[in-house]
Amino acid sequence: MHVQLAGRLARRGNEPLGEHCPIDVAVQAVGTRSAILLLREAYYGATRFDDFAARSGLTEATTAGRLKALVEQGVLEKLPYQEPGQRKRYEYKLTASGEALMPVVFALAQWSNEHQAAAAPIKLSHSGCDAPVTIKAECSEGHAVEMDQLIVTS
Amino acid sequence: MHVQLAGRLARRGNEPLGEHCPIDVAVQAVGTRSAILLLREAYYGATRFDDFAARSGLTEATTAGRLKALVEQGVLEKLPYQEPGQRKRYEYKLTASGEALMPVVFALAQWSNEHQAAAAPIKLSHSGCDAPVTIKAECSEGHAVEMDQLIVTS
DNA sequence: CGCCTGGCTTTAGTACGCGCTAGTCAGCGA
DNA sequence: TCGCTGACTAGCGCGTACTAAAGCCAGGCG
Repeated sequence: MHVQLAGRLARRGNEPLGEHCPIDVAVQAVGTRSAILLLREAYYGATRFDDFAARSGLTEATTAGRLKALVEQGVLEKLPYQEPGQRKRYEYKLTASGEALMPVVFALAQWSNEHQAAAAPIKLSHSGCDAPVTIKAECSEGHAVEMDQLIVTS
Repeated sequence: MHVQLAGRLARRGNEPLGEHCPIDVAVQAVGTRSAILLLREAYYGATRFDDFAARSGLTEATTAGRLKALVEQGVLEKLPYQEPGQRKRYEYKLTASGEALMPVVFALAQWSNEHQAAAAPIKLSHSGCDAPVTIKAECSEGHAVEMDQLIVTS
């Protein structure tokens, strides 16, 4: 079972899609373990360098390099802040672009929960009604969309 | 803005989550460019080795190695088939586990569509009603769940 | 003045992803 | 029997991700 193709994608022969494919672009941008783990910690509430490094389990060198790259890509922003009686520090906060990656990260978690025995599952629920939460494809009419009902147009 | 934590996650100090975190497990399993591109082609309808290699733009060596790994992980299955008058061949088909990765892959596409200028957007729509499709978090009551309404329990 | 802490940078080294080229093997068709 | 095609496998080399350990720097505090 697969999706339905329309537009240029339907007429494609066997050529590769090239580097403008949005899936490829996204993988090249945030497709490293360090980027995903730092995003995880950002969603879990980290904002300071040391918290990111310690909680992600990455080394400080990797953390510094990846945080800088994520800031350059606009996924995080680096803002100065000052606690009273302390010197100036920086915090890393999610931008709209960074928040838009949430479905990616939690869809990965959801997949491991269900299909990877090695994972210790996490539970997602809605603070409004306590109902379980899933990441899924849905159309604007509110229908859940399975793979064979999805049309991809180039 | 971030999610709300409950259970062990809420009580955590600054320890790293370790290798049982489902997000980490998933990244280690399918977090390479070649795996994602091959999954893309599987969703787009590829089943034969040459199609995977040519359409993904990966070399045959990389394609062979990654397909084997995906089969070992249960994301794809390798099945013999025989066209009349042809010799026996193999095709690679998505398993339930592989189909469950669909939200991950299209959430990546959706993010690039909106936040990466270098991407040539693809459009997702529903074959039932033609309405546009998005990948998002939703609770079983049908409420769309934003980041600040999401509870993550370890 | 000198220590300590937060926030990095540097250096050195390992491992792996991926590309390129070449070689292999099975079986159909000529 | 020979070659061709589909489906790989093997070997080499580059670049990057990541680790570990050490060093650096600013500023508040003793």
